[in-house]
Amino acid sequence: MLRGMSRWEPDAASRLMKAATELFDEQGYDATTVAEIAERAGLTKRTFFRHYADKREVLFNGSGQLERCWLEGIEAAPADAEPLAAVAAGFDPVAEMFAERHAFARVRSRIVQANPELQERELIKLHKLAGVVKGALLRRGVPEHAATLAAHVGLAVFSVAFGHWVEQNDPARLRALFDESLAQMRSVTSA
Amino acid sequence: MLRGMSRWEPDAASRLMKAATELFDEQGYDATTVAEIAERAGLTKRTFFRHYADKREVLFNGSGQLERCWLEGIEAAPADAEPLAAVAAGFDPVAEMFAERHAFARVRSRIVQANPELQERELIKLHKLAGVVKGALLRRGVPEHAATLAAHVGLAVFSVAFGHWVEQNDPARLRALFDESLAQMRSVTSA
DNA sequence: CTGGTGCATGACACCAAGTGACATCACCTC
DNA sequence: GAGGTGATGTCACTTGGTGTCATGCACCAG
Repeated sequence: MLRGMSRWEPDAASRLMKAATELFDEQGYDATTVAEIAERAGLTKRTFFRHYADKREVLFNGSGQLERCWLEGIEAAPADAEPLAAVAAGFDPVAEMFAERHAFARVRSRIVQANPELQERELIKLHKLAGVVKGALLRRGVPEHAATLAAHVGLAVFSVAFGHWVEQNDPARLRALFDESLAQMRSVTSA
Repeated sequence: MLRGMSRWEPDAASRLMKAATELFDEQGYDATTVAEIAERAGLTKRTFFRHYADKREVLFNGSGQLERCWLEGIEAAPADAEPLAAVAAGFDPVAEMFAERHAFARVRSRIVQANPELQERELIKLHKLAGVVKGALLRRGVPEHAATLAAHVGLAVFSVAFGHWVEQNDPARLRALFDESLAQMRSVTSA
């Protein structure tokens, strides 16, 4: 079933994402139609919407994997770790996951920053991510308010570091940037 | 020019907002078309889009006024106030502004919570609001990172209190809820 | 009073996002 | 080889959103 499907080229979703990213980068998000994306991927508009709920979603497929990575790291943290330390434990697998995607992350970030609709989607994905992180803290026994706060602070740390990472040209530095951003956050909150 | 325009009923924008809110409340956001809204307001679809950039924006007109209120309060704070205290100084005029809009805020909140598109718009408006608050702190001489953090923390305090306010039935309690939420935030961050 | 200008709206055509319904055709199973 | 499954194509349709031109009242100049 996964092998030997000769009727269609494999990995339709990946081809659509690749085609979409290229076109958004070449001519902008607004100027690119779904029909164009599908055509470049050798598919039809209708098939695009079978793989992605809407035109924006093609750029936000990785968010599920980011969630899983982060959760995995939090759950691997020692049971007696402070809430923010547990959140930060998720930075290890997350940095590893992004290590080989620096080039793509740069292009993607440029596309998103250039379009308000995409920024809206980015914000709601991050909001959902904060909710998931909060849930992991609640399961560790962290009280409600502390979990909410730690999750949002952790997300701010992540966002700042990630933003710096895509602006620089050192793919391997993400882990270090997480630590720097976290240290800044600690120094500011302790003041 | 503002008076005596007898050709059209006045306050087209207000009528459109009222019609939209009613229809969204009666039959849901998705099930309501822009043509319906315009018809109930005695206007046409084209005129709706002359007053609001898109269908969602009709529910987010007040955000500019919220910004101005909050800024006004921050700028009225004593020059030596701590960053978070300056942010909290904005809660006074904000609570006053919302005092007579509790009923509308409840309906509006229910509509937004029921629709992901509207939540996206809400999040980006809050994000923009955080940027404005941060700017006010920078003008007070607060350093970059502290301003970013204080703005986001202040926004979290606002969101939590506002969320409780629309769930309860005591329009006058908003100011007290701001204080309670702020106190909780302080106790959590100092732990 | 007359004619011109400005401005909000109406009317109409159009594009693109997104959806529902049905057809197609390779592959798998029995 | 008969039938089921699943991903895709085809087509018609609704709706958000925009460009363009026409309309008609208010206001102003003379």
